[in-house]
Amino acid sequence: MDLQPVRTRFAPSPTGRMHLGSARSALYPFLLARRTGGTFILRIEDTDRKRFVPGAEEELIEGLRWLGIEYDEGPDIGGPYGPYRQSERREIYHEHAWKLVERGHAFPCFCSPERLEQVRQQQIANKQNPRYDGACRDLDPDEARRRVRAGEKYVIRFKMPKEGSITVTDLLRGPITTDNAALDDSVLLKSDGMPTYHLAAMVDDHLMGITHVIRGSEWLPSLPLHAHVLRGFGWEEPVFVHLSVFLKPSGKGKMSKREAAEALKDGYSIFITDMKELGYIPEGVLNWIVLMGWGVPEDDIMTLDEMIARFDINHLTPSPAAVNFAKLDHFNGAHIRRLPTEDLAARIKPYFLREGLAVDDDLLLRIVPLIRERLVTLDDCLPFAAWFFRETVTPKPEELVAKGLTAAQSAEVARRACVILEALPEITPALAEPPLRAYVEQSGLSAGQVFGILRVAVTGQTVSPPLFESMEIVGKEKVLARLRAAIETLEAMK
RNA sequence: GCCCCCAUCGUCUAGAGGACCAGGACGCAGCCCUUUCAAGGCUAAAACCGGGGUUCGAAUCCCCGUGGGGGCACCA
Repeated sequence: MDLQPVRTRFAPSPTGRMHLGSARSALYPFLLARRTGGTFILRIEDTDRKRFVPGAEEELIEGLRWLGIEYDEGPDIGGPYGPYRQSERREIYHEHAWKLVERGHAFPCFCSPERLEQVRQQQIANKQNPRYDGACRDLDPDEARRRVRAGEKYVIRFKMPKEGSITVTDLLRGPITTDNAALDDSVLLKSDGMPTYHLAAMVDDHLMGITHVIRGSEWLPSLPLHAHVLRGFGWEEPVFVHLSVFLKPSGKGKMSKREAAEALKDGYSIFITDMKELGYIPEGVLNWIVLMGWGVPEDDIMTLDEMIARFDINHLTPSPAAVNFAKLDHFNGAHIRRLPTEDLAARIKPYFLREGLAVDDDLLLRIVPLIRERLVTLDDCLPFAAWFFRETVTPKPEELVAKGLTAAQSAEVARRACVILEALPEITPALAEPPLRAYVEQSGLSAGQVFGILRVAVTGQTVSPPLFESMEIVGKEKVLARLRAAIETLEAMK
């Protein structure tokens, strides 16, 4: 792979929440930039005031920060090519739109939206493709300029050649040739003075020195237009890479708002800030996303640094990918298991605090190794370990009764266990397991029956971290107290 | 309707004409381990969309068909 330093960008519009697609559109250019020792920038494409969503930019930035996708230049940190918010670059687009007019590649258009809509309806009725009818295309330049100066409302449209064709290359798909006749005189500068994407993105990518444009495949149909704009300015084309869309889990149809709501019902989300809330860690989310559209031969559990080392822009897949949440769980669990004890402890601590539990850090550090491989998401720490932080547990009486035994028999088991444990100087797996196993042996009961009673008595639940290690952490005194409480409960059941 | 893109196990993918009776991962099934739940180990089932070419040889190149996706705004 060519390792010349590149300049890439993530250019979202602040019109909604940051989702899977946004994250991947940021991740790939980021990886390419880091891989080549280049630069990655964040640019906000907020040229549509009607669709602007307050807080969207903040969520984007928060999402990127959480994921660990750091940009070198951006609206909040500045940089040598600013401003990085398109709404702050109006004059630049205005100037460039007119430059294109001067060069004969664009023209001012005074058609009203009403007339345009009427034309469109007419064309649809006649089964023609809806497109601009060229009314202002050949207006006398001086006349047009005079009307503009007189304050008449206008837009600037690209003057698409009527004949010929244009060939543009997408890195993943190869050269794509399109007849100019199939292209429209698209609007570049809107009547409110703001540019459309077609102008703004091309101007900014050029002015900001972007070498590789990595974006969603929804832009593929307008790639020929973009090439025309670029050539109209006489600019060199960047490398274009169009990413495939995400399909819904069934693979039938693309991910939609409705599908996002569907996912939420199953405890999943396509929104980045939700994932954090649901207990996913950035390492897991990143690993999941990076592999939708890219593949590695083996060892697909990777950290961000490992991704950077292995990333190859030439090997992305151009075909659409169905979202698979089971795989997200797998990657998340795998990365949780890789986390050092202190790190994992720090990440799960907030979940206990949120439950109103007083967390002792030393205790937490001893618990982590017991639950680490049981966590799929961080919040799984609660069902497995919240009871460690409670003074007492309240087992359900019926759960204290072992399968195949009566309450009285279960009480007897608890009593015998109590006697055995009481005789020990302290409870450790090494000290407690042999005598309890010996008891299992001579009692004729199964290990599951005996340990099951102890588990419920000590932890208050049927599913828990390993019993002996748990009892060691709880301590002899509390274990015995809980066993006695269980015996009482059992006896009261008679 | 018109234009464009895509096509390997259920899913994500490896594959750059011979190294492929197609490899990995998730999921699924079985077994092992086991005090619960996990994790881990082992095993299994599972794919080159169809048809034509090109070539000594095609998952890989070309054409057609089919299927899927995207786009046709003074939205991005």
